[in-house]
Amino acid sequence: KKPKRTKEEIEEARQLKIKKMEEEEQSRWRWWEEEKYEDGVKWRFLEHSGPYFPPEYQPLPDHVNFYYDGKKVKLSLAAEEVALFFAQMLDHEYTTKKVFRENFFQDWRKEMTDEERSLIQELDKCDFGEIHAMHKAKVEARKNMSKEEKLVCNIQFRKVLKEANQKILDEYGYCLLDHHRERIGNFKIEPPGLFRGRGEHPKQGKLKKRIQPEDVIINCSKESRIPVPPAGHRWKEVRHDNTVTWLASWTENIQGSIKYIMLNANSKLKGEKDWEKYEVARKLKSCVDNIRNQYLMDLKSREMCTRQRAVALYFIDKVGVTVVILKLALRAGNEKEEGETADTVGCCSLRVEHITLHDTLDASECVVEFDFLGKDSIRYYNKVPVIKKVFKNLKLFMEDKQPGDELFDRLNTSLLNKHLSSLMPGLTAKVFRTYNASITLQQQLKELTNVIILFFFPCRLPESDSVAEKLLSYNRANRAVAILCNHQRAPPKTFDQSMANLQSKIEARKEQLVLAKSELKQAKKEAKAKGSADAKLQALVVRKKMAVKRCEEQLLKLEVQATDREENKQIALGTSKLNYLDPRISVAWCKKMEVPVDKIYNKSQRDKFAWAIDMTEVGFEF
DNA sequence: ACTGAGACTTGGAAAAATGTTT
DNA sequence: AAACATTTTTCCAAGTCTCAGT
Repeated sequence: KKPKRTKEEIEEARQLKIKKMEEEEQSRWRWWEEEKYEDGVKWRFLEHSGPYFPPEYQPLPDHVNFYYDGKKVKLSLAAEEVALFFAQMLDHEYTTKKVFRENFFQDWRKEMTDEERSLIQELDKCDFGEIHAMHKAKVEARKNMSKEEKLVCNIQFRKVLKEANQKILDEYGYCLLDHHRERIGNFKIEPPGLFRGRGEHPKQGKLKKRIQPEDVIINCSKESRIPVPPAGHRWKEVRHDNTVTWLASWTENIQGSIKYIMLNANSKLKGEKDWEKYEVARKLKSCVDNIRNQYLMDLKSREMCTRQRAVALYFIDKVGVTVVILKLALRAGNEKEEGETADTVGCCSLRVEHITLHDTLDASECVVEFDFLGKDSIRYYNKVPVIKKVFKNLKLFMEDKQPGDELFDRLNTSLLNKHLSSLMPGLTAKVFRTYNASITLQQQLKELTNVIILFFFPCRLPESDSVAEKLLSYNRANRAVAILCNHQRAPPKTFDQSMANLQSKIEARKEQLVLAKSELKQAKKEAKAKGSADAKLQALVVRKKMAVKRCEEQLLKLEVQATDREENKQIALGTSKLNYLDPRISVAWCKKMEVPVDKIYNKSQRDKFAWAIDMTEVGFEF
């Protein structure tokens, strides 16, 4: 009786979902069909509720204590809050790092009362054990919520929690922009905590302070309902600037940089800009040959800075396409303030120590070996053969320099970009990344899907049963781009396990296939023996045939999945998919290959790329 | 020409949600 | 429904690039 009802419920829920999606599609703002606003104007009307502030600090219960040098110490509220930040992270490697500990301790002491400060002199004598244990218990309790009590009250509790979150989302998660309700990307003010930079960040462990309404600037229409600050507070400022896209901003205390509250990726403001970005990249396609010829000429320039610019461009653009894709696609590499951030570089900020020149290496001539930390302290390691002129120039640039000296001492991103924008309006260094990523996807899709059709299924039309292979090709093309852009990830912790699981699934499927095949044989034999008149047995044969076919399909699907996962071990596809690949290439491919778009893009990705999904024809060429 | 503030895109990790198996 | 695996969303740091002021 019970499962029947749930089945119906599931069906009902599905119907509701479909209906909701249709409604959503109906109400979607098709901004791409509208006329663009005059230059610089981002909106005409903007109304929102202001940011959502994190909850106030809740003091520790009496039985949870902090100890200094073995003695129980009751901390002031401010000091206790910061102590909790540290205690919460105790399981993390950060808290063992010297820089982290020193920064934390220094900032913590600033929050202490004079009395506390004179008592608490050494971090090593601090015992956060009880606070840490409490925090862990809390996390555990949240995780086990469904485990411990099977009772309704728990489910209700969760429902209440969910509803509360929904209410916050409804209230603060949306804004009204030119008569359309748009989702806000990050409507919550970042809660206080300890700063965790990436890589060897000199400021790791410092206290990220709590943001007050008095720190926040609100941006909205003059004639809109002005957001009300939390009781007893006021905004730093309310302004009405329709040349910017942010709704609220504040200055963060670690780097002194400004943080913004902006719209979701599926909004008009973000979408239009994204579209524009790909249009600029397509424009580059039409003049990239000229630009390449130009910088190849510039390699021989009498001016040193022109030569450096040419070599840098060569690094940013490409190194050449051989059997394997060999492109560089370095980032621009702005200069950074020393000691303020982790030591990372991009093209223009490369130092002599980051490259090694090899006259010959592995049967190739003029090989440049790159080894440096790029954005987010991700290592970039690559050995690339370059043309002779580039190689000679590099030797020249490195003459009489120390490892720590700049490779391009006459060049910076501003000079480079100024030159680029003179070659084509809107052209900057990063456009090359977008262009090379998108054009590579298009080429790879062409090549890889041809391989499938021509070699593996020469007599099979692209049917639904080969969707899995098509998707593998797509992912491989996507992967080629991710490798090009050096989008790496740490292998998932469960990688080996999940790979083994998949393998055993494959084994099981193989056995099942053998069984199904022998059953089919048996059925055929019996049918033959009884003669073709026996309809029942004929039907059985057909059924068994189907079973074998289904089994084969499923096996293939699993094997494809295994290949895909293995190849993806250390590669992150998300960033390129979301930021570098013109979605119209993917949509056109889906149409051509008869693959549903939702196999490529999930819900939020489809929302983000709604403009592309709507406007792209099969024949789209990047 | 140089500098710093400002605005906006890009990035991987971690948390949360969802799906699948036991 | 627990346990586990996988996908999606959230988080917020770290880049790029423009522009105003000197």
